[in-house]
Amino acid sequence: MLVAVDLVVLTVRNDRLLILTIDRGVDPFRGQAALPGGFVRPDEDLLDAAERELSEETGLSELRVHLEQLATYGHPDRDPRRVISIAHLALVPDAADPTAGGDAAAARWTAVGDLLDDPGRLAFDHHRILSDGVERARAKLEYSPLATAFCSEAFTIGELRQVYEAVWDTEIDPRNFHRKVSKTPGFVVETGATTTRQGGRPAKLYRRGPAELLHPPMLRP
Amino acid sequence: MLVAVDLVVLTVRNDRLLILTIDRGVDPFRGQAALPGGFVRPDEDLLDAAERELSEETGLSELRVHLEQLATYGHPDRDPRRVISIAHLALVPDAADPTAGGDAAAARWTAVGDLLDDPGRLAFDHHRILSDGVERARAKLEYSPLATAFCSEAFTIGELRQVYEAVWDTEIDPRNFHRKVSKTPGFVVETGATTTRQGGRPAKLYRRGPAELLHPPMLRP
DNA sequence: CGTGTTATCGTCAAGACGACGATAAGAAAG
DNA sequence: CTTTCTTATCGTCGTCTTGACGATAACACG
Repeated sequence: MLVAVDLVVLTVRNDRLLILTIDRGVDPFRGQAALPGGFVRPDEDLLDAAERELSEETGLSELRVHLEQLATYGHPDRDPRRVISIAHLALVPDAADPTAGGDAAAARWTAVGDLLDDPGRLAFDHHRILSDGVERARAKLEYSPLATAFCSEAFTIGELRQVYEAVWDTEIDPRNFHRKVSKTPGFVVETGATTTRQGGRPAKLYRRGPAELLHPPMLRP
Repeated sequence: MLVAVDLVVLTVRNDRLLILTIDRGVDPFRGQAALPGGFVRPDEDLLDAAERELSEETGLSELRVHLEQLATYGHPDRDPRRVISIAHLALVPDAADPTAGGDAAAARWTAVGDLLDDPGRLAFDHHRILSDGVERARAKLEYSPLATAFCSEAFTIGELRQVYEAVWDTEIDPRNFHRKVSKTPGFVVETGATTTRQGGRPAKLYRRGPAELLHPPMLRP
């Protein structure tokens, strides 16, 4: 049985949640859009394989990418070659555009909303994997500080709020959000600096705090 | 690369969280305790394979078992034969004792606490898998009605509370728990019957309600 | 210097929570 | 039959959190 890893790579740009897709350069599904991924090497750990494929097929190899295992898909009919795939979820800050490589003919950011609305656009069972990955990301923003993975090293609370709004596709009251984030222990810590890059009154800059879990969690409306 | 499924099968009996372990009947680790599991057949879905192994190795094949995928373990050194394992989590009501079969020389319930305290007792990386499975179960009791999977079809709120206490290893105030459960929409519905099997005043019997997620969630102390 | 924009701090009422008192309804003991 | 014991169920109270929203602060721009 063949073993592969696939990647759901998400970022937030201009208040929209984007996912990285490639155009397949090989059969099956040659030419069709798909998630980046590839086979696991015999002496490779799964997470290492995911990291390698991310770097090979998309050129993204930042230090600041959050990578975790998502789920494994093994239905006998999901791939004519009988491949089981361990899908991974990657969250990256809004950074440079990807560059195709490996078995990928092209690599680009696509709006998640558009892909979710069109189940036939992605090859294999990748629509299902995408949908599971987005749901995982939405859920994790509730009880973990992972939203910071979409931000640059230092960020304002307003920028963090825009991440939540993009991923959850909702509007959040800026005042209540500010209160909640600053009162949740360990979520963010002040850097001391301020910025005006959002316009308006200068905002304090924060970086991610030490907390791994948020108590109490952020609540999706 | 070989592909297997392993199972973390949990139940609650006498206010303790128990896990199903087998004694391995074949090499490697012959004679040592391990999680039940086995290889996935070429034309089999992963969840089907987990269900089959549960039935083959332990004789548990109830309709009322909750089964979900947990995570996949693929470190190159985890098994000398280079096996990756898709671990599954099964929650079953306190029912008949298991009967060994397949590659298992014996099957029995073991206290989870004892196994967690002794990392060397289980074969392979099964201690890690067990620990991940227990943590998943603990987390899911917070935001899902899955605690009902440990109860019989009809249960009292007191019995449900004992499940929470066993899985979380805490004490919960019966009055606040009663208020919380009965006020969370869709968690439980009355059957109309009552029972005195817990002693004391007769308690109303409930069955699981339609909710898939609990809003607001139960909170671990 | 006004105006627009975002940040940050308060206020207030509604709801949820933890601690715990009180009553109810059965079984078992005397 | 009465007392006692046990568990179930309902209520109260003070505290904390939340959502809705007012008010002020501090910058850029024309």
